[in-house]
Amino acid sequence: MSALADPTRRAIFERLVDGPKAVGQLAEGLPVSRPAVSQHLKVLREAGLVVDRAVGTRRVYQLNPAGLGALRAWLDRFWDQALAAFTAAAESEGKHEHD
Amino acid sequence: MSALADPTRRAIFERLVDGPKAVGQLAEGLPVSRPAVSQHLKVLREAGLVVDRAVGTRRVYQLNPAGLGALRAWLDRFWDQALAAFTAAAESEGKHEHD
DNA sequence: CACTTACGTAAGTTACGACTTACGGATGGC
DNA sequence: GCCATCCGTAAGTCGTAACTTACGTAAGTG
Repeated sequence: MSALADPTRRAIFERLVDGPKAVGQLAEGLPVSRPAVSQHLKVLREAGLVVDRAVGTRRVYQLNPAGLGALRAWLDRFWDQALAAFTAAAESEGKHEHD
Repeated sequence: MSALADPTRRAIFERLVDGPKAVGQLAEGLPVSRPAVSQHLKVLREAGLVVDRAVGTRRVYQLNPAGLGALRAWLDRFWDQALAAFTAAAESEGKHEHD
């Protein structure tokens, strides 16, 4: 969750939606240096949001659906309970009006 | 998205899942001061994740399903494309093996 | 109408994270 | 084997956000 907090990291993440890319490719369209991108990718990798593999001298990164799935599951857990709690609160409000 | 980056803010968020709570109630179980909680709630409110209303002298906060829904929609947009890109990459890998 | 309760905001400090430059290691080409 | 390419990591700087204490304000209580 906190892995997607930084705007630059989100930009990298969004760029990877189009498909796997090398570090240099990712850094090319961003306003930060290549080492900075490397550091961001490390965070994303440790968060399970991307996976990497070596291809010759370069390192290709791509999104990890499992990581996204975990995030979705986490969010859904809130979603259900939040809606229930919200509805309950709304009904409680209605009762007060009815008094 | 960045609103849920801070651990303390996530703790507040999770506590609100059980239902609406006042600022003092929220601060009670947290290792930070009450003003700190107020500041966090301001961030969450501006992010559209919670709504607040005055009840007597206290201010009750609760989750905003609309905000959660927006987050879910944002995430789902990635989910679909990420899965497609991942599948495509996997197939491309399979072809190489087949060579 | 004093007093208490509950909260938001201002000001200031501090810790953390994002970034840069510099360097070293691994792979490919000729 | 030698040079070029591509990348990760280390060290250091700097901005920002998270936290504290102090204060002011609005609403209940007797």
